[in-house]
Amino acid sequence: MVDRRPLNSDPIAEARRQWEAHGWNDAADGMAAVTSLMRAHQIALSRVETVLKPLEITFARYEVLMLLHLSSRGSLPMGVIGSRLQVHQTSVTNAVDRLEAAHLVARQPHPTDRRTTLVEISARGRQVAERATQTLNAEVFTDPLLSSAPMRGVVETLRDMRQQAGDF
Amino acid sequence: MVDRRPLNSDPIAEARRQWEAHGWNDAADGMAAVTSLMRAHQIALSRVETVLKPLEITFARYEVLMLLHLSSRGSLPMGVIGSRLQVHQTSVTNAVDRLEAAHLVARQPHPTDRRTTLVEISARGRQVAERATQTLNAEVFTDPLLSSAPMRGVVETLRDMRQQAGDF
DNA sequence: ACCCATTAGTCGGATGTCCTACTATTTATC
DNA sequence: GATAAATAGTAGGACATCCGACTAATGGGT
Repeated sequence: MVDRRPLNSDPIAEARRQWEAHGWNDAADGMAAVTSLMRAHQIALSRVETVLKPLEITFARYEVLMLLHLSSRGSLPMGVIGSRLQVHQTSVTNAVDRLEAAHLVARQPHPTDRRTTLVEISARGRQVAERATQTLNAEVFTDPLLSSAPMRGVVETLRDMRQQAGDF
Repeated sequence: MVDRRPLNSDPIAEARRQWEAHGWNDAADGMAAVTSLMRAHQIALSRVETVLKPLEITFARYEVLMLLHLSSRGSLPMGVIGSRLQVHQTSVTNAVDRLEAAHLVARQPHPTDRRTTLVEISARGRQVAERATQTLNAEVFTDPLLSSAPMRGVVETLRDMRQQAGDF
């Protein structure tokens, strides 16, 4: 164990020092940005999943549920769900399979286009969506760890990044 | 399809409007922050994976490989890898299994502690690590989108967030 | 009307992540 | 010294994500 790094140092700051030591100065910021995103994502997801666990849903399913709950009709085609949430069609199929098994949503045929499957939220689905939102709001989203003023800047910068990437 | 949202709008901005419309003002920032992290993570990961694909490694394996490549001895115990990368032990086992199958690393017994498994990078592993870094630096990390000044602010804020979460 | 490209979903497979055991080994305690 | 507690890794299972391939249905161009 010949680790000369100071204890309790930030692994990402350490990686940046390595990058700069190798002369990759142009890439150091980008490397730090990508790595930071990975870790922060993991932390945030973990906190959210912990809170949602008692309700027996995951964040992926919560997103689907809320999209339906807040939609004007309480139902959306599979494809639209994928577009809004920016996930692959097969991920939507997966999430809806599980939500349907839990009786939180139901697949319905589209009235005019038989290719399309409508996903409709159930009464129980709405209950779970509301309870989940209440808990998430209280225990995660209002936490200063994530709602501090600088975090608004993060949201703005990431919005630009997403837009550049063609996210919307 | 009664969707009155303007076309090409940002789904996250839309979600924030929904939150505020429901009076969840305290949670709107946090919700937007978490959701932004999810999407940005997905975008960044996708770009990285696309670049690494020809080298037949993933970002998870690249991180392990670089950690070893930049270590003083070219080898580290499994547990140390997990601590540095902030991932679960079983994720390290998984990544090392695949790296070993590709002959980029090799498991070695620890000289004094027989519980410990040392992971040692091979010559081929170093080649792949260097080539991957070169490509990532050129095609992803130097992207103005990720190496911009605002993105540096993101890295700083996320560092605080990670620290609050006990990441280091 | 008919054929073919496009669109909507699903299926199977690959990856990565986590969690809960479980084994093997080391270390601390009595 | 023997036993209990802690540590290092692995195995199996659950989830989510993506990709490529496949089925079914729609619709445009001739």
